[in-house]
Amino acid sequence: MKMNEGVEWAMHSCVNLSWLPGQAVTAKHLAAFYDLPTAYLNKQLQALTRAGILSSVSGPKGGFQLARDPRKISLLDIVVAIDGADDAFRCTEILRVGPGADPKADYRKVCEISQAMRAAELTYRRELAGQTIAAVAERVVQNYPDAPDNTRHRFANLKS
Amino acid sequence: MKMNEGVEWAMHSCVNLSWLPGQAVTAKHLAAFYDLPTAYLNKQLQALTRAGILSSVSGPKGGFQLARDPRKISLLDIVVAIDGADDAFRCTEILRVGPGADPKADYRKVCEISQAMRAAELTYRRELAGQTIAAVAERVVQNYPDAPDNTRHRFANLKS
DNA sequence: GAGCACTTACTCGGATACGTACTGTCCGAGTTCGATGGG
DNA sequence: CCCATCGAACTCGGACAGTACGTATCCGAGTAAGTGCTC
Repeated sequence: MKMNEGVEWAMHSCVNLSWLPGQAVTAKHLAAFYDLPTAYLNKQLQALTRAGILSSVSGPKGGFQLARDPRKISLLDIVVAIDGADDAFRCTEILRVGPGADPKADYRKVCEISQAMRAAELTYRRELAGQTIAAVAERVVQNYPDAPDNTRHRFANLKS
Repeated sequence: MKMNEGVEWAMHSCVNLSWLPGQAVTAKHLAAFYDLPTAYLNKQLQALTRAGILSSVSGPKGGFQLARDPRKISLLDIVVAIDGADDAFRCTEILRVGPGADPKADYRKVCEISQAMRAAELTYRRELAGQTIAAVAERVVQNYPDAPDNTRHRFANLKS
């Protein structure tokens, strides 16, 4: 069980974008910031755009920017946008074949194992839903007050 | 992000084994119980054996049985045994390339994003670690008091 | 000199290959039981 | 009749293919700016 690597890239990119409000940043620049493959990062940014987290503009002077207030963007939103909304544990309802099977029962709700796994994933998602891009960025600022300025400076110095 | 399907099979098999204490059950029988591919289930049972959750005996009259008290087997134990112990979210420390990078820093502990994701996975694992095979089996009995007897009966009737 | 049309360059977007890991299967090592031959 | 030896059948164990998904890349659609021409 491993999560898409693009999730990490997307989260860092969103934090960076939260420090450059109102301006469109190209995928090329976002990729150069962490030395990532441009085309592949672009693919992740597209997913974020489809999910309504980013807004995109084509053409020269185009790029990506946050589509809404970073306080309204949770880490779960990003995970769902890139990694999908499905649970990691998939109940295939094998109990249907077991003894005393009830064809019309929903074993995803009856099966105790399924319930336990879903409950665990629920706490996981609840935790991620409680963390926002703004909150993460705020904690970064507390530890490294110069981070936003450094970021803006670096983006300004990325040529072409 | 999806989990190995074998996790579900392994959990159900462990619950069934908890109702047949002291006797070795073959992979063939455990597979027939839910109409699963025998060889593939066997592979999962091997993993559980390597993890010390099951004990195995070869030859005729051989098979698998729980290696310890089901109250000491958590759902997390099974997930780790089959799906691996690695976290789903992998911090690749891309901040090393960013501005003000400190080559000797451990960004898995410094990076706020990495910390948030690890915290979420920790709650997930804590939840799974709190659930045992015995507890799950107990809840099944509360809802279906005949389940253990039905299971034993069905295993007894599986010929060859 | 001002306005308009065209060209150009740049960016996002989706369609297309590649690699890894989950899924599924097979055959060999080891063990127990039963049969058989001898004492 | 009892025991030892041999053979056979059954099970786990690890090694071997098939397939789906994550990873990586490329080229086309669309857009805005810049340029040159016309009025």
